[in-house]
Amino acid sequence: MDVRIGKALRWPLSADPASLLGRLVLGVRRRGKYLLLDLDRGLMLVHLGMSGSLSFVLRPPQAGKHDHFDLVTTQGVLRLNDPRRFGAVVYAQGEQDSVAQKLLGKLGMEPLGAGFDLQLFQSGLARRRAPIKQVLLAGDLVVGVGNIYASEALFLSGIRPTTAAFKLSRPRGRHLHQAIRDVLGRAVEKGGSTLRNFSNANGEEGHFQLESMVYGRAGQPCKVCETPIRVIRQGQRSTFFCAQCQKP
DNA sequence: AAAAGCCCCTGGATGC
DNA sequence: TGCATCCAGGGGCTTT
Repeated sequence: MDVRIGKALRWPLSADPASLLGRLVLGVRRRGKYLLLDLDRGLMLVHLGMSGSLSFVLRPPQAGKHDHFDLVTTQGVLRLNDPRRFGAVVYAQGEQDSVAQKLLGKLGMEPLGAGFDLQLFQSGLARRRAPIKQVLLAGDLVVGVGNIYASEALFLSGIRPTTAAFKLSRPRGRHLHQAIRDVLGRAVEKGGSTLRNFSNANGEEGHFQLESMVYGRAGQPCKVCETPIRVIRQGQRSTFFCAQCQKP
């Protein structure tokens, strides 16, 4: 592979691109919202931030304004486009490398798959005094629950986003655990949520937002009880909820 | 140790 | 049409 870099992303690559020339990509994994490319020596961590997208360009046109990174492989050129530049491409010698640890070291459980242990989730909640919405977003208990799906999972489990995590009863914690799996599983099926112009590598939009119960629906009637959906700010992010269906 | 705020950056929507 | 303001799928860092 060969690496070509345009305007800086969130962090420096932390390696000389020339030193990566000829390196082999042996496999691809995911951890939280990080994409991990395993190389024959070291690995690359890729994050799309809020506005990033990756796509293969077969005969690469001239890099556009927001094309920041090309990974040139024998299978084609993988190009990262990211208008907002919150994304990242970082090289690390290995997973124990400090640069990798800094980004991956405190990540919580993967919500899909067998590793999402209910007991660990419950005990994690019991240790946090912060509002449950922010505990979900923080990513050190469970990963992958972003701003849209945090609101949605809390609606599905009938929990008010402002409720302190440790105050949730065991049954409510269990419902939330299940709701996270349900919401994320469903979102993956639907190809994610397209707000503004998100699309996948094939240019296809997601459709989850069409069935969103609360996210982006401020002032509109709750789909269950018709109470107007409310929006509040938590940690500089919008939170949507139904005050009737979601109890403190 | 945990929680709360701040900030990175660009572009689109809205309001005057 | 122009300009100011606000808001946005994330998350690391610094300060309380």
